[in-house]
Amino acid sequence: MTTSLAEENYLKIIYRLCEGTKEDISTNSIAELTNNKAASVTDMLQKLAEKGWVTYQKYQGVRLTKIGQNIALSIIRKHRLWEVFLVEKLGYNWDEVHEIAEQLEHIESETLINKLDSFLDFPKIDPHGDPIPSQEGEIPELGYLHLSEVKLNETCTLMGVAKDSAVFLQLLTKLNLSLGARLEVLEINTFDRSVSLKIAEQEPIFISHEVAKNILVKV
Amino acid sequence: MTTSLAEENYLKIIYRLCEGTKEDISTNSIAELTNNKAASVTDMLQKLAEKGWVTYQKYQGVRLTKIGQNIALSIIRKHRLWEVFLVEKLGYNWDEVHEIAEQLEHIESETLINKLDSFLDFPKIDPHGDPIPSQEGEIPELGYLHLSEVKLNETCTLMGVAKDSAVFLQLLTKLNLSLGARLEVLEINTFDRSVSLKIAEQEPIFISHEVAKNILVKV
DNA sequence: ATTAATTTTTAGTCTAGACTAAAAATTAAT
DNA sequence: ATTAATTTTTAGTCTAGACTAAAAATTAAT
Repeated sequence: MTTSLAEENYLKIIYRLCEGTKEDISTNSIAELTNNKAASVTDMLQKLAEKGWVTYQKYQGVRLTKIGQNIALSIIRKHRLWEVFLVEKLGYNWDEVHEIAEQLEHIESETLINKLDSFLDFPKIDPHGDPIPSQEGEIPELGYLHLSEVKLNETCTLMGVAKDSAVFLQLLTKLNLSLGARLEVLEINTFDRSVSLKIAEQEPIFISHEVAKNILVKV
Repeated sequence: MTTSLAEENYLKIIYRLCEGTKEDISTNSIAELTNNKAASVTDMLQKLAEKGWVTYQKYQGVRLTKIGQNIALSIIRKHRLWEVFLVEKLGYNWDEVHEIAEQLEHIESETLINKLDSFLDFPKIDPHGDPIPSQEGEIPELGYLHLSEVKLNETCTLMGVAKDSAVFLQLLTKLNLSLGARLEVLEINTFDRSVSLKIAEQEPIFISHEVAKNILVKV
C-alpha cells in the first residue's frame, strides 16, 4: 500500500510522540507538532486507522500498529541517512540539514536508500548522534543520559542531542560543544539547575538546565 | 513565488515541447505527456498564465515566458545533476535513474544543488549525454547529430541519447552501445532506413531507423 | 455528584488538481 | 462556402487534506 506525504508526516510524528511514553497519544499533541488543527488530525487518524497503521479509539488517543511503526522507522532511516550524506559528503553543518532531510525522507525507492547506506559506509548514527534504524527497522538502544542527569564532578562524553532545531545546534556550536567533546560537571546550581562545565582544555562554560536536558552523553 | 509539484511538472513538459519547435504548444500534446486529460491541462494553463510563467491565448496554445523557462531549466538542472550522482556515486546504471531523478528534481534548496554540483565536480553532461544547465540557466549547445543523419561510411562518436526510457537504454546496453563508442556506418537500407554499424573491434550490428534517430553522435 | 473547563469529534466548507460531458472554436474536407 | 471532424474550453463533480463553528465526551473542580 502506498503512503501520501501527509500520511508519512503524521506517522513520523506519532512515532516520535509514542517513543516518550507508554500512554496513547492525544489528538492535540499531534495537532501541535503537525501544525494542524485538532479537527484535521481526527480526520487523518480515522484514515490511518482504516489503513491499519494506527489503533484508534474515539476520544482515547492513538498508538502505532507494528506496520505503522515500520513505515515510520523507514522514514526516520531515510531522514537520518540523508543527513549523514549532507554533512559528510556535501559539507553542511549539523544545524543546516534538518529542513532538507525533511524533503528527502519522502523520496520513494528501496534501492536508493540501500545504495546510499552503502555509499556512506553503513553509518550507525546521524550528525546529531541519533541512531539510524536498520532496513529491518531495528534501532540500536544507545543508553545515553541527559547531561542534566549527570552527577557533580562526573566526566562524560557528548554523544548526541535530543533536539534538532537550528538555534539550539548553533548555540552548542558557539559554546564549542560538538559530538565527542569530553565534559566535566563542575557545578550544579540548585536555584535554577543551571550547570557549569569544563570542556577539555578550555575555560569553564555555563549552560541552563534547558540546554543540559537536550544534550545526550555517555558517562 | 513558490511552485507546486504539479506546476513544476507542467513547466518541465512545456519546456520539452517548446525545444523542438518555434510554434506554440497545443493543449493536447501537453495532455499526452502529463498523462492528464485536455480539460485538466486547460485549467492548469490558465493558472500558469496567471502567474506569468506562460503566455496563453485561448485555443492558440502556450509558450513559456522567460521566467517560466528559468523555472523549467532549474528543474532540468536538478534532474540531471541527481542523475549524475546516482550513476557516478551510487553505482546505478543509466537506464535505472530516470524515475528516481523525477522525484529528486523537486527537492527545494538552492544551496543543496550547488553543493551537489561541486561534489560531482561540476559535470557538464548527465549519464545520457544531455547537457546540464548552469545556475544561470545557460545550456551549452552541443551540436550533436542524430545517428540517422550520418552519411554512409562516415565514422562518429556516440555522445548521447534523445530518449531516456529504460527499454531503449537497455537495448543499447545489450548492443554494447555506450557513451563514447566509435561507430562506423556500414550500410543504410533505403527500404526501411535501418542501419548497419561497426563498433570498434566488434562484429557489425544492425539497428532500426527508430533506434538510429534516438542516438546522438559527433562526427 | 454536579457543574465547569477542556478536549475531541462531527458537520459543513474550501482549495488544488484531477475528472466527464457538453459546448464552442478551429481546422479540414467536400 | 458550407458541413464535418477535430481540438479546446466551459461547467459541473470528485478527492485529499486542510479549515471553522458547534456538538459531544471526557476530565477537573467544587
